[in-house]
Amino acid sequence: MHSADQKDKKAYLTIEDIAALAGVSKSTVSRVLNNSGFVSDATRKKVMRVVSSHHYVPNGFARDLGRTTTKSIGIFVGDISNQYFSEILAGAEAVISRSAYFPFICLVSNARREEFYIREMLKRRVSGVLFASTGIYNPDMITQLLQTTSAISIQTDIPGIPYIDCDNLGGTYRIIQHLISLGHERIAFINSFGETSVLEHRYQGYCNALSDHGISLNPQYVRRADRTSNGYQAVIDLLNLPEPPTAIHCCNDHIAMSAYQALRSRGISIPHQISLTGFDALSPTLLMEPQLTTVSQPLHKMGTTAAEMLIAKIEASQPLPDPSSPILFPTEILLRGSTAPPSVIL
Amino acid sequence: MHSADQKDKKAYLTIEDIAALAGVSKSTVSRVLNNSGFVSDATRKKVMRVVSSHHYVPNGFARDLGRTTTKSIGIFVGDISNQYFSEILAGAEAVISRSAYFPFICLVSNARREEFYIREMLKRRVSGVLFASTGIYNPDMITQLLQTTSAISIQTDIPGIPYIDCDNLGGTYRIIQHLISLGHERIAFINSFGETSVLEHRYQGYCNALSDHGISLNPQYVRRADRTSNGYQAVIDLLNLPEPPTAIHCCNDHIAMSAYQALRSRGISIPHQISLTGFDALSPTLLMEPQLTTVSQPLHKMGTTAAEMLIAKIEASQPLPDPSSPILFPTEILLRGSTAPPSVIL
DNA sequence: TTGTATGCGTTATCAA
DNA sequence: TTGATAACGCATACAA
Repeated sequence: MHSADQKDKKAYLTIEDIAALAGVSKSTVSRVLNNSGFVSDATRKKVMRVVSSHHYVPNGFARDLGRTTTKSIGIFVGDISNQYFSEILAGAEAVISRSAYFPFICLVSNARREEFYIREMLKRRVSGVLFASTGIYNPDMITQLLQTTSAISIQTDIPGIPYIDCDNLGGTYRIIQHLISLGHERIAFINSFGETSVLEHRYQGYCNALSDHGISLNPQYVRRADRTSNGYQAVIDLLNLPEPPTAIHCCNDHIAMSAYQALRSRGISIPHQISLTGFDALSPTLLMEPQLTTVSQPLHKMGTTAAEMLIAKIEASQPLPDPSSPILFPTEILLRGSTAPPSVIL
Repeated sequence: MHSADQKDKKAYLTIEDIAALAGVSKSTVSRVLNNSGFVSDATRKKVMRVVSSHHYVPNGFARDLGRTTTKSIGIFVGDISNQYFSEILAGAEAVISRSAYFPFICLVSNARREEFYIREMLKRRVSGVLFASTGIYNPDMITQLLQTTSAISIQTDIPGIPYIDCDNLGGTYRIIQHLISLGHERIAFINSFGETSVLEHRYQGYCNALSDHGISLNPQYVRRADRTSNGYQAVIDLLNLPEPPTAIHCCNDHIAMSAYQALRSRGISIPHQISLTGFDALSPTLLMEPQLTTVSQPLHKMGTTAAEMLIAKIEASQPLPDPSSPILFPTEILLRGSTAPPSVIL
C-alpha cells in the first residue's frame, strides 16, 4: 500500500510526486519553487518542466503551517449593496492584494455573521484585521481577536485600535451652515439607527451650527431613520408636523435617498418647497432630480490608507506606536440642486 | 530547549499546550474539541475549562492539512460597486456561510486580479468555485482550476460547467414589444462592451421583436457603450442622428443610468420626447424621474440557487450529472414611468 | 476511557 | 549542489 498506489485518486499532486517524476528529492523541488538558490541550472529546468507540465501548485496550508505569518488580512464590511461600504472595500482590497496579502472579505450584516467570520479569522490566523462595518456586535470576541492580530478601523468605534475617519462634525456643520445662509431656520436632522461616534459627531455638527447661528434646537425636528423604512417614515412624520421644516438634512445619503422618495410621494418639490441634503456623496444621488447637495468624504482613499497603515503595522519589526488621535480626512461640500432659499409662502 | 520554553513567544497556543495545561494528552483534547465521544464528563469539563480560559482556537491549516476537503468556496464577482454583482454576491455568500463553508470573495476587475485569485484558490484547495463575473480573462488558468474543483456559473460563459441565467432573450423581447405596442418604430439598442452570451441573447431579443413586428433593423440605432462614458456618449451620438430614435433600450440598467444623464444634459424630457428602458431592475433606477421601465431578474435568488447547486455538487458522493442546458430564471417587465407613446411632433 | 504513534504537504536544518 | 530528516499543529488508527 505505497503512496504511489494507483487507487488513491488523490486530487492534488504533492511535492513528493513532483520530486519522483523529476527524479530528485522533494527538498530540491522546494528549493526550485522558492528560488532559494543552490540548485544547478540543469536540475532547475528539469524540475520546472515537470512542475508546469503537471500544473503543480503547492498546498498553501502546508506551507503556512511552518511559517510564522500567513500574509492574510480580514476585511469586515457591512452591507455591500450600500455603495458606502463597497467603495471602502474596493480601496482596501486593491492595496491588500497588490501587497501580496490575501484579503478575507467578511460580510457582516448581523451578529451571527460577525461571529462566524471572527471565528474563521481566528482559525485562519490572519495577520491583520480591517474593520469597516458600522459597529461591533460581539465585543468580547473582537477583543480576543485583537490579542493576536494587528487591526485598524474605519469609522468604526473600537477602543484601542487606530481609527480612520473623516471630519464628520465639520462637514455636517458646514452643510447646515449652508442651509442657514440660504435663510433656513426650521432645519430637520434625520439620524441613522445605532449608537456610533460617527453619528454622534454628525449630530454634534448639526447642533453646533444651529447654536452658533442663534437658532434654537427643536427636538421635533430631530428624527431617527428606522431599519425598515430607512428615513421614509421619518420624513412623513416631519411633514405631518404643524410647522414642518423647510430643510431636511440626512446624516447619510442612503437615508437621503429614502427621504427623497418620501418627499416625491407627497408631491413635495425639491428644493422649492423643501431643501434636502445628505452626507457621503454616493453616486446614485446624481440620478436625483435635482441632484443632491451633500458632503463628500474620500471613501476609496480612506480604504487604501487604512490598508496601507495596517500592512505597515504588520510588517514593522518594532510594534509601531498607534496614533493617539484618529486620522481625519477632510470633507467637501458638494453644492448641487437640492437646496434653495425657503419658500416665502409656508 | 523544551517546547514549554518561556522564550519562544509563540503567538498562538497549540493543542499540545492545552493538553499540558489540562494534564491530559493532546488526543483527548482533540476528541473534546471535535465531540468525537469516548471522553469522560470530568475530563471533558477539565479540558473545556482550559480551552475557554485561554481562548484556544485550533489552527485551521493544520486541521485542513489532514482532511480531504477544505469546506471553502471561491466566489468570483466583478465590480461590486455595481449593484448587479453585490446582489448576486449577497445571495451566494449567505448560503455558503450558512452551510459552514468559507466563502473566498474574489474581486475580479481585470486580468491581473483574476490571475491573483485563481492562484490563491488553487493554493487554498477550494472545494468549489462560483463564477459571477462578466467574463473570463485567463481561460487556461480557469481550465486548470476546474480540473480539481467543482464549479458553477451565473451569466458567465464558461464551457463545461453548469450555467445559471435568466431569460435574457425573452425579457428583452417583451420590453421591446412594449415599446412597439406604444407606437415606437425608431427604437435604439445600446449594448455593453464585451462578447458574452448574455449580451448576444439580449441583442437577439431586440432583433426578434423588431422583425416579428415588421420593423426593419436600422444599424444606426444599434450602439455600444464604451468603457469610460458607459452609454453616455452612445446617447449623444444617437441624438445627433438626422432621424434620432424615439425610444432607447439599454441592455442593462447600469448603462441606462448613464443614458439618463445624457438625456437630461441635453434637456430631453423622458418619456415625452424619448422613452428609455433598461434591464436588471437595480434599485437606483427608482431614484430616476420618471422611474425607469426595466426588466427584473431575480439576482439574489440566482445567487442562492447557484450556491445551493454548487454545494450539492460538492457533497454528492457520486459525481452529479451536470444539467445539459442552462437553468433559466424568468424575468418580469416592470412598467414604470419612462415609457410613453412617441411624440407626434418629431 | 485514555494515550501513543503516524500522516497530512511543506520548509528548514543538517549531512553528505 | 543535493538528499535525508525533523518540525509545523492537528486528527485518527491503534494500543492499552
